[in-house]
Amino acid sequence: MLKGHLDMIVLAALAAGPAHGYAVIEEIRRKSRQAFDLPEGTIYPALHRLEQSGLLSSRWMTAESGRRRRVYALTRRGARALAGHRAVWRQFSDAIGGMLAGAPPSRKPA
Amino acid sequence: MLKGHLDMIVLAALAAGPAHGYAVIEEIRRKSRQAFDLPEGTIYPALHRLEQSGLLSSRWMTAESGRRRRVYALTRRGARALAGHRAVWRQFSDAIGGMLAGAPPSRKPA
DNA sequence: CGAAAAGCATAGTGACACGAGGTATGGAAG
DNA sequence: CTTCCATACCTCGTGTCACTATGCTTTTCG
Repeated sequence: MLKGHLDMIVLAALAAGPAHGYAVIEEIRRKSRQAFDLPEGTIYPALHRLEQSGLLSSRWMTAESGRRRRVYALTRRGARALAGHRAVWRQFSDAIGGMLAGAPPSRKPA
Repeated sequence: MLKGHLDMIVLAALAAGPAHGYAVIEEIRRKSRQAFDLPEGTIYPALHRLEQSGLLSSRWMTAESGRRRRVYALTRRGARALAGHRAVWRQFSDAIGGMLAGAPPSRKPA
């Protein structure tokens, strides 16, 4: 479960350049070093939603193979949204860090 | 939204020692440096659930003021669970790090 | 005294990721 | 040529889970 961070992840996957849905899944798998292996049922609705919100744009393209694909790209607003997510993530991650800092597993203070 | 990390946060708040519900809320606020200000409706059910799962134990106590409080403490299993959450968090956080690493905001490579 | 804070509790809601299921095509294997 | 797999897209339903709203009691302070 990606709990609320899915949009950021998808946007981040497209930060390197446009890609179609299936490729986004692979890009996420790659960038996360296999940690995130998201099913289509997660990605496609996310892409639709992000396009709906104006953070992504899409166009149908035909690969050399003759196969039709829907290629998504970050819009300017999408890039800005990603930057925002980045900032929020940092705060969130720092806060968790603070929570976990207190008393690590079981280290006996001298 | 703490989606999925709530249990870890509550367990972490109790890692420093036993506390009652209200104090857990304050401890979380403190450790997270105000980032997490969780409502009672989030904490109490979480405490009940964690006790149900055997990760916390509780006993009613009476403060000097005469006020009755329910004081929670980590069980051994709770401590182990926290360690597990810690490990999962590190993986998760590293994976997100990998996602965000690719192309930071808009830094022109020389 | 009256109000606010401390303290506990739960029922209901809403967001959201995910599973399951459905369609179609190109290439490889038989 | 047919079968099967990988590629590629889409959507409905469900379960999880944090949070809102609400309610109650007791202590403290103005």
